[in-house]
Amino acid sequence: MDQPQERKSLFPSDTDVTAPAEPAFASHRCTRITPVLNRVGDKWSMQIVMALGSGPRRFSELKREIDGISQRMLTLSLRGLERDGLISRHVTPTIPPRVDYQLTDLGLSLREPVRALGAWASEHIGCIRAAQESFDAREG
Amino acid sequence: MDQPQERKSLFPSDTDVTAPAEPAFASHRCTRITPVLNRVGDKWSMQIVMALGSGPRRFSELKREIDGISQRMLTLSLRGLERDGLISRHVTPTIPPRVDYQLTDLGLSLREPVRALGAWASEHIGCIRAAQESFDAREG
DNA sequence: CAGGATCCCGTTGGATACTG
DNA sequence: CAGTATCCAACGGGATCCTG
Repeated sequence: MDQPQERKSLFPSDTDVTAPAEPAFASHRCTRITPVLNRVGDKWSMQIVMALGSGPRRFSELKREIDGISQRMLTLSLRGLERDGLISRHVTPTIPPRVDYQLTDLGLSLREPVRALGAWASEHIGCIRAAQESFDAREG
Repeated sequence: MDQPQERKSLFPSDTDVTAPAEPAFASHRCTRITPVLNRVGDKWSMQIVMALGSGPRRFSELKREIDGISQRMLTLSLRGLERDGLISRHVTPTIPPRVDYQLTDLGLSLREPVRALGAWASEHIGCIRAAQESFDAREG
């Protein structure tokens, strides 16, 4: 696959990185990465990414594995992930057709931070639940 | 207040990733942490968390700082974050009233994985954009 | 100032039926 | 099998007005 222009730098120091020690999350910068957070926070996308983490899957395999996802949302999520370059789609034009999905290098690299987030969630889910119950009790 | 122990490591390889090729994101496990991912992927919550990362803020300060958020969504997001135990709310019953929000220890601990995710997004945003344009070109 | 209460519209997403 | 198309209900979220 051709790259008309290579990525300029891993850390975009070109424009507005004027801040000394980084907010890195200031509003104006955030607009750039908010779509990414949206995809991560998407109800299904990260489950798909993590499912594909252990190898390619067919459409129906994913549908069975993820449990609760509708074929519509699976299709839409896969399209979105493909559009973002996180997964690739391989069609085998047999009858019946066979389509396999797998993570791209980009998708693979996303697993690490997402896993970190998942680990955080697992570690603190008890704390969160407790806070929620306490809050709900206070408010009635 | 809640976590006397320091964070063990940025990449928690210890906890529950014990399974050999285990997803750690399997559906049954995912139902527990999906709400957390939802909060992270929320349009505003992480911007609020990151804004509060550099110190407490008043309601109107947050509103001005985040830019684009409506007072309704700011209120709702703050309530959600408070309910999850990520931020605390301090009312000074003066006239006019003053309300300050700040991260709890739990909220502070969330910044790390979110920052990692933000870093990933910053690093790969160019690649993603390229993939999107390529995809859109292919599909028409 | 901080936020509650409404209204209202665009999007999300499930269920179902159909197709190559 | 791997989708596409359609309908429709639920939710998200902005704009506006009101209050302690």
